[in-house]
Amino acid sequence: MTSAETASAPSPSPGRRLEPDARRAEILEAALRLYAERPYADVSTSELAREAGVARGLLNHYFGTKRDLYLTALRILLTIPEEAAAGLPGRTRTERAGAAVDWFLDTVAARAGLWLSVGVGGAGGDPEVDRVVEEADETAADRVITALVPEHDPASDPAADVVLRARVRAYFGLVRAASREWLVRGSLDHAGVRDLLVTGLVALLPGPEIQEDP
Amino acid sequence: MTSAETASAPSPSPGRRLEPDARRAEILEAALRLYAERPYADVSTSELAREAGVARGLLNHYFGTKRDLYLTALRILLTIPEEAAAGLPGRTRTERAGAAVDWFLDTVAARAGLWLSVGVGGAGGDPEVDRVVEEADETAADRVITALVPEHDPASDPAADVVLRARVRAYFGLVRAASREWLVRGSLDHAGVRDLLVTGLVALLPGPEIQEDP
DNA sequence: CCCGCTCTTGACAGGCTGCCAACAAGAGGC
DNA sequence: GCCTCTTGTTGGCAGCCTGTCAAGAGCGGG
Repeated sequence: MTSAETASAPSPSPGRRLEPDARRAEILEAALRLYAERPYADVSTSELAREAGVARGLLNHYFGTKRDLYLTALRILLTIPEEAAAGLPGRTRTERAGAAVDWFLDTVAARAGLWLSVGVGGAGGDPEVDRVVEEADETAADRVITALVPEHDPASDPAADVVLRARVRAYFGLVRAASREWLVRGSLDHAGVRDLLVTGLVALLPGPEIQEDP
Repeated sequence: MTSAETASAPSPSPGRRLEPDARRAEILEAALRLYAERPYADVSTSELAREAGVARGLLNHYFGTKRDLYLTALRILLTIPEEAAAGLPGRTRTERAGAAVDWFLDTVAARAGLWLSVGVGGAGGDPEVDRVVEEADETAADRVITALVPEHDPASDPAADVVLRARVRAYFGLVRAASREWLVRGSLDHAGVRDLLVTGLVALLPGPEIQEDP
C-alpha cells in the first residue's frame, strides 16, 4: 500500500503531464492535508511532494517558496464563504448573533483539525502570516457587519467605521480562544461556548444593546 | 568593532568560565533581545551564540535544543508578576475591571516590542508553544479571578470553576487581538481599546452585571 | 510522422541544526 | 606555590532541508 493509494489525491502515473491549474490544485490539497495534522515547521518539502505525488522541485516551480505555498494554503483555509453571512434568521440582534455563532460552530466542528492547525491566529511572530490572517479577518469582519449591523454605513462616518471593524476583529480573538477552550481543552461544551460567543458579540457591537425590528 | 562590543551583553574574554546559572542567564538575555526583534524561525543558533558571546554548541549544552531555548525565553516573557493583581482600586466590578485594564495597557505599552514579537505564540499551531502560552494564561487567569471575582470559591463548585477559567482565558484572546488593533494597526486609540476591554471583561464575567459593595 | 513547447524531474550547492570528543580555565589538596 | 582533577567551553563533523537549474519527457500542432 503506497502513499499514493492511501492519499485521496490520484497520482496514476509519475511524470504525468497536467494542466498547470490542475497541478496547482493537487499540490494545494496535499498541503492542506498535511498542515491539518502538523505545524508548518514540522512538514518538510519532501513530505509535501510525496503527498502530492510529484517531485520536490515542482513545489518551488509553482509556489516559489515553501513559505509561499504555506501562505497560499493558509489563505484558502481562512477564507470564509460569502454565502454564510447572507440570510441569517432572527429579528433581534441577539437572535441574529446566535444564528451566526451557530453557523460558525458547525463549520469549525466539521473541520476542527484544519481550524486548529492554523493556531491561535493573530499571532505575533511572522509578519507575512499575520498579514494573511489580517486580510482574512478583514473579509470576515465585512460579513459580520453586514449581517449584524445592516444600518451601518461606512461612507457616512469613516472614523466610526474604523472603530467598528477594529472591535469586530478584536472579537475574532475571543472567538479563536473560545474555540480552543471548546475543542482542545474541553473546558467548555457546545452550549457554553455558544453562550460565551453570543454574549461577547452582543456586548461588543455598538449602539443600543438589542435592536428590535418593528 | 566586533559584535561583542556592540552587544549589550558583556563578553570580556572568550572562553571565560562562568557559573552555569550566570551563563544560562546571559544566553537567555541574548535570546530575549533577538526574539524581540525577529521571529523564531529567522533567528539562527549562530546569531544567538554570537549575541551571547559564546560558542554555538554551548546553547545545546545548556538548553538542549534551539526550540527548548525559545520555549524557556517565551515562558519568562509571558510570566505576569504576582504583585499586579494585588490591591486593585475600585468598589464596583466595573471600576476594578477598569483598573486592571489600565495596568495591563500600561505594561504592554512599556514593552510593546517584546509583547508583539512573541505575541500569542508561533503560527502554525505548535503544540509546545501553545502549551507554554496556556500555562501562562492559566496563571494570569488566577490573577484576574482573584482580583475581580473574590467571592468565587473553586472548591465549592469545581464545574463552575472550570467554566469561569475558560471564559477568562477566552477573554485573553480578545485582549491580544485588541492590543494588536491598538499597537499595530492603530485602528483603536488608548481610550478605544480601554473601553473595548472593560466592556468585554464585565460582559464575560458571570453573576450579576455589576456588583456593588454595600 | 516529426518538431517544438513546456511540464516535470533529478542532482547540486549552500546553510542550518544537533552531537561529540578534545581543550583549558579555575578550584582544591598537599 | 604547584599539581591535579573537575567541568565549563570550543570547534569540527554528519545529516537534513531548502532553493536553483539544466536536462529529460509527455503531448499537441504542422
